[in-house]
Amino acid sequence: MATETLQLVLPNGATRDVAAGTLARDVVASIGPGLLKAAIAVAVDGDVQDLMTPIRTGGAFVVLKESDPRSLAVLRHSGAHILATAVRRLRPDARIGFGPAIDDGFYYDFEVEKPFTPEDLAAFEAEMHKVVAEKYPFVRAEISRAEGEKVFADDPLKLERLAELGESEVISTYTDGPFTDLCRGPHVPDTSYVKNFRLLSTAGAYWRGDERRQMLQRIYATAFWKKEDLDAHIHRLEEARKRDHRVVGKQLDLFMFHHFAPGAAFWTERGTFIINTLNEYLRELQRDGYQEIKTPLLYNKGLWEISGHWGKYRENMFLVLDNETKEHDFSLKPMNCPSHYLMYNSRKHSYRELPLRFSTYDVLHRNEVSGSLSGLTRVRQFQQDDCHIFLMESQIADEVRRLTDFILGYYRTFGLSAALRFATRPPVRIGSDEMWDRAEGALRAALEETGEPYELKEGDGAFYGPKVDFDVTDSIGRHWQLGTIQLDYAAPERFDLSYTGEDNATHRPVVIHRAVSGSFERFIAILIEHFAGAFPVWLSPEQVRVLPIADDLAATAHEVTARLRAAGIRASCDDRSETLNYRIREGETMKVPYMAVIGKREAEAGTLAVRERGQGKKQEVVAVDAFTARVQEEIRARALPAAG
RNA sequence: GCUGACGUAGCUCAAUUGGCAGAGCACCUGAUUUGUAAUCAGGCGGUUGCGAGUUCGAUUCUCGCCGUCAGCUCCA
Repeated sequence: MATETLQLVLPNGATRDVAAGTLARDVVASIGPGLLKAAIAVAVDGDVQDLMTPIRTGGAFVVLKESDPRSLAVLRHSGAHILATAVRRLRPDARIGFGPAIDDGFYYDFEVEKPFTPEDLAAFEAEMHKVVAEKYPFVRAEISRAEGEKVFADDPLKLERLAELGESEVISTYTDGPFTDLCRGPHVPDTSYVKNFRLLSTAGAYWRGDERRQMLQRIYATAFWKKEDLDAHIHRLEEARKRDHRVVGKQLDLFMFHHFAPGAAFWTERGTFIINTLNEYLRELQRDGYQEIKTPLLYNKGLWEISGHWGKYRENMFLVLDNETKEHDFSLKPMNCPSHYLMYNSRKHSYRELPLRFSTYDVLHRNEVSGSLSGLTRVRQFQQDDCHIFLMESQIADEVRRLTDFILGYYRTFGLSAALRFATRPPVRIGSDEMWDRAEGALRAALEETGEPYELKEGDGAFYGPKVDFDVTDSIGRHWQLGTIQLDYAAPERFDLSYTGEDNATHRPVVIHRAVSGSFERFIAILIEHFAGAFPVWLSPEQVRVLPIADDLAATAHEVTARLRAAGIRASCDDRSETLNYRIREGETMKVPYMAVIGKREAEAGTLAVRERGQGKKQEVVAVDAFTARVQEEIRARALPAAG
């Protein structure tokens, strides 16, 4: 059989001709023996392969060293194999599922009679260290289907995967010491490369993510090239834990939960202030051009039959028993849109009124499955900053540009940056291709006009229209999908929405669904973690805490507190006969932005010794009026806290 | 919903093989009058999530229910 010759192009532009089937390792060695030592894997034409894999295509040839981010996934994938190696040694009965590298590490799924315990995890980790020390090479073998069926005869999950592989696909296995896995790679050369890892948690996971299939036991872990990186990652996890809104929310006394109302928050006075303040800000931004409305919370199923919720969404709706009919004919609303359509349809509309914008902050209920509830981020009762816009197709571009500016501006107030995602027609959809062409064209034009970069998500739109999603990054690098702008061509049909045009004929409007922060609940959770509880002054439930040094200054302190409050500042006075240190500590713990200390000197001079949150002893003595003006200005400007 | 772990004072956590349920903080009282991150002393506080069962005896063991947490997309 004649051997084909492939041309590889090195990063420096040099070319190298190699026979097809040459191992990547040999090519790397031929470039330089030193390079082979540092090489983890290679990228051939952008495709990451390991050194044990024969080269089958030509193209750009890049040697990946530790420094290349792509090599980390290779390390982690090998880590998964080492984990399986260790588990198989200690629990020979464990059948293996999949073990991929994921964003922050890797996992491996096992089918076992008895689930793993934390003690098991510790034992597996210790065993993994042995496997690493034994320095088994990862040996790649390409085998026939029949051989594969023999090798994995006792691993039904692997056989299932094997059976799915296409006729033309190369079937490969990787063996490290005693363990062989059906795997396409790539892997590091031997187990000793995986030095810095940690097993993190165990959890159930459905085989193939399908709830109808059996549940496997998944072990989550992570691995890094350098110990420092691993330590830093563990540290980050701890930091995130410290910022956890459930912990901080309790510490700052913002909200609580009770088992009598699962998935629904109780807001304290302080938390309620935050909701109201965000709400006021949104109202201010929507003072012009929006109509705030309120619609009922409870509806007869007739509405949901028109909207389609009764058929598709009933599982997630709270149904209410009707005492007369003894039927669950009523439901709490899970979304605002249908009720807004009823409002729209309550009278005739002229083209002159469009775009007509209905905004609302009504409470919604969705019966999420119990296992999905989590603090404020996944709840059953919440308030959206919702808006439905009725407009002519010709107005879409303008409106989307306006909404995009609005949403991004809102995020900017909190120091949040957002990435835009433009989602186009999905395979299953309603409407003609011409309609989609127009809708997507208008959205794209609007996005281009904003000058914001956006990512194109082909086929990710809703069945009723294309959309733009806003993906927000917080201060510790986490991502949240918050805002959305969705075009809807289906609802106007279902609800027979219309307006009278300039031509005196009846026309169909388009609906835009818009949310800015998703829900107050989730947004506040994000803000708590984003700011680590240290809210900007305008959002702080307690903006100034006045501290008299001794009892005889309490009267003055109360007077100053009253002046601050009269100036619209949320000030309180802590005149308890505790030591100053004690009271300052509590103020810092509660993340109060300013503490104003009044001693004899300040009382006589009409000043305050102002201590800024997080700034320690660095204090500043200022006149009461000057301080008042400064805080007022910070509130007015919605200033962000100084970095650090 | 499913798998696993967990549920002890308002909060954070203890309680050897089943043997009288504890501490710190918070709260209350008193003393202290404080100059920038915890003053001292005393006191109050619990049907150990709920309900069954096993046992002489259950916070501890078993079962059911409720709730919380991790996870259930990242494709050999």
